[in-house]
Amino acid sequence: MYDVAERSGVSIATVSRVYRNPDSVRETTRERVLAAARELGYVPSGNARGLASRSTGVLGLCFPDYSDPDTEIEAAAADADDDHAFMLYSDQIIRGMERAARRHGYALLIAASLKGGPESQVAKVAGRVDGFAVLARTVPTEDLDIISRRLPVVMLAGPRENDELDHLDHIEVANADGQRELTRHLIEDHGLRRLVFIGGAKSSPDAEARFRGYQEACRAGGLPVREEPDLRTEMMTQAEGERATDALLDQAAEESGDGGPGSGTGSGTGSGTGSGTVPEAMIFANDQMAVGALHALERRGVRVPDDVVVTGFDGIPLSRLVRPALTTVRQPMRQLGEEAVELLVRRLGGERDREPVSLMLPVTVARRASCGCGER
Amino acid sequence: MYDVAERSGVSIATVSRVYRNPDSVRETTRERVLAAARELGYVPSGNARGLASRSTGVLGLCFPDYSDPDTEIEAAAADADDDHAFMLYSDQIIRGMERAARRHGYALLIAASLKGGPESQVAKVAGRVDGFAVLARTVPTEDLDIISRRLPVVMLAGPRENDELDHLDHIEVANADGQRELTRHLIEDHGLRRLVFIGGAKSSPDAEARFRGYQEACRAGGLPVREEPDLRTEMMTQAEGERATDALLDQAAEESGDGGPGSGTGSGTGSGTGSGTVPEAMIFANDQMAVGALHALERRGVRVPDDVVVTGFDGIPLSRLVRPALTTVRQPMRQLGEEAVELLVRRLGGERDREPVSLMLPVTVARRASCGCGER
DNA sequence: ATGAAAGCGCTAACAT
DNA sequence: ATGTTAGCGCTTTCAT
Repeated sequence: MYDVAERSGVSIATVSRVYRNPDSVRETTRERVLAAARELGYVPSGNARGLASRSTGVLGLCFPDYSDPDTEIEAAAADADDDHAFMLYSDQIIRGMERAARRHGYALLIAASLKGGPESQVAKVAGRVDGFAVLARTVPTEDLDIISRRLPVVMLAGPRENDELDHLDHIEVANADGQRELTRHLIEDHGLRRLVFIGGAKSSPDAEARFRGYQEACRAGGLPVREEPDLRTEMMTQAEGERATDALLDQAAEESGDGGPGSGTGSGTGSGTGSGTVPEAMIFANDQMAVGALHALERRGVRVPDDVVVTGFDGIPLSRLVRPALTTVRQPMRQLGEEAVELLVRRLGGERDREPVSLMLPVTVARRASCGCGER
Repeated sequence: MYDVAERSGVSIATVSRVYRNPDSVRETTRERVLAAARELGYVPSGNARGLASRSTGVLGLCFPDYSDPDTEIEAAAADADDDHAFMLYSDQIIRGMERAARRHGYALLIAASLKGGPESQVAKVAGRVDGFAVLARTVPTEDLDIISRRLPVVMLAGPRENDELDHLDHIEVANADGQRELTRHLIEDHGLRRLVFIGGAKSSPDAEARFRGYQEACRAGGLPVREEPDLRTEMMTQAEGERATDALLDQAAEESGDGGPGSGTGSGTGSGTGSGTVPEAMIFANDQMAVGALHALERRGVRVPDDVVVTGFDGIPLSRLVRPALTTVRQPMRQLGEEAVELLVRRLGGERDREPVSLMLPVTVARRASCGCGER
């Protein structure tokens, strides 16, 4: 910058003005400066700028180092063909954020957070942006707590967390509503009564919220309400979904003493909901598991949806591509990203210490073939 | 940082060391510093760091402000459901870059470049990263020229450009190879002889390379070789693909005096390739146009692939979802992103002034229903 | 193992 | 409309 100033016979302040506020510099001067800059190959340093102006013009996103091993494997195998089928949440959120950020003149810095520690990616991101969004449980609570004292942070998907963080803005998705509606559909519209719910770890707030929605629908539909999911998996992966399905069906076969899975509909063999009976519907807390279940069922020769209905949750691209296409609940990930940016921008626009905002985005049920509904 | 230093009774240099090189500080001191940092809510400033150390730990990507109006409209309409179907190139590249960047300890800054001018997004990105990738023809050549004097830039997809930029690293995709192989498949494996090629603007190097591949295949297959595409469109959009299809068929109908499109296969009505004859295959320079063609053909009651074969190029997600699924050439976008990062990292790792590298990534033909091949 | 001091390249008052 | 002058918060020699 000094060189540019010298070469064009002005002061560095003027050079600065040319870039920040061109109109405040006389036309001829501006031309001269720009010319000099060109000749010297001058590129303004964002760092110096940020340092001096205390703002970066960049928003950030931290997301988990997604690694469902199953997905990774399949993704690798199908890489050539189905690349896009494995588009992840984070991709959609990124897209939403980038678009919204651009509208507001921001760029987007993205990083999957690895370890914790002083030199975590989060810290890195936090130090380079004006504000950022975090996918729930991506970042150690304590780090977030510290960081959020310095700049706006919005928490995405996943409920308001560990008390400590209740001063953060926060956007979640209507997990319970979605699962309730989906379950209602199965009970009322399809007349199913023997349902099982396969959940995730107790520590997954999303999975728990979904289970709650399921319970509510059962209650409303006059079905017995279980205290706990019929089965839980740890990681909610495809492999676990497959194992869960096998476990459930094996158990049913043993207890009913009858080898195969039910062949007709609603023959009402047993006591009602619960183990020991072949279920009419297997409700999974996410799509990954449901896809795994589809594999297991196909392997066992159980037809979906004729013999058993299967549903997922999330609306990942893959859910549309599997056969039968998976009935599921779609999360508006892109919108999530956009809303996140809006929230951040608002905070940055002065409303720094307004009450924490909490949004809940509506979801929609996608009725597809795996519950017996049409193609769409 | 000064506060942290004071509070923990050390100098700022030591605080700095704690974050950059923890092992060079005595355990007890380190603990003390970290504790103070925690209490004060200290977050290191990436800007100051970058300024002092002359490196950011961030790589960048500039991509076009994609806006095929058609796609946008459809995307908006289908937003709720098919979000992911409209995943774009840039999304895949982003994903590839992010993953690779992470492996190397970098974060990724992304921005769609809008206008030019001193305050373009490019300049902004350039000022905040150690190196970056640009999607071809996203950024004014001159800007790139200047910027690339300061930091490594790699150009993605699209051939080595306007002379000026031949000092840039550069990764392209085997457009000609892909189109040649696809065309060969139609000629040799399907025995088609009356082909038409619908290209893009002369100024699109990709479209031109594809046409070249097409010509080569025609020559190899003993078909007449045209000097120019049978038709060109400006933007290669769906709407244009639709119009092109209508134009082509109307013209054929007129000249042959026979209303409908050919009903059988290879009845060899006319002179060979060329206007005035209903083509056996319509080869589009990209998927967008081919999808538009599918619409037009359906509207006109022309069956694909029975009456006419249609092919695209790119392998966008949508190409799989349309019916019939589109035979096309898949570009390895994700790999493109990964390679870009590798190139940048290599440059940053000392090899600053090695010869410009030029990679060409192989593509693969996806034989799907629209050419009469199986589901896949 | 720690401290002192000199910038890194820019912006933002404040002058002129 | 342009110039002067302090920093912005850190890294980095070089000492100790």
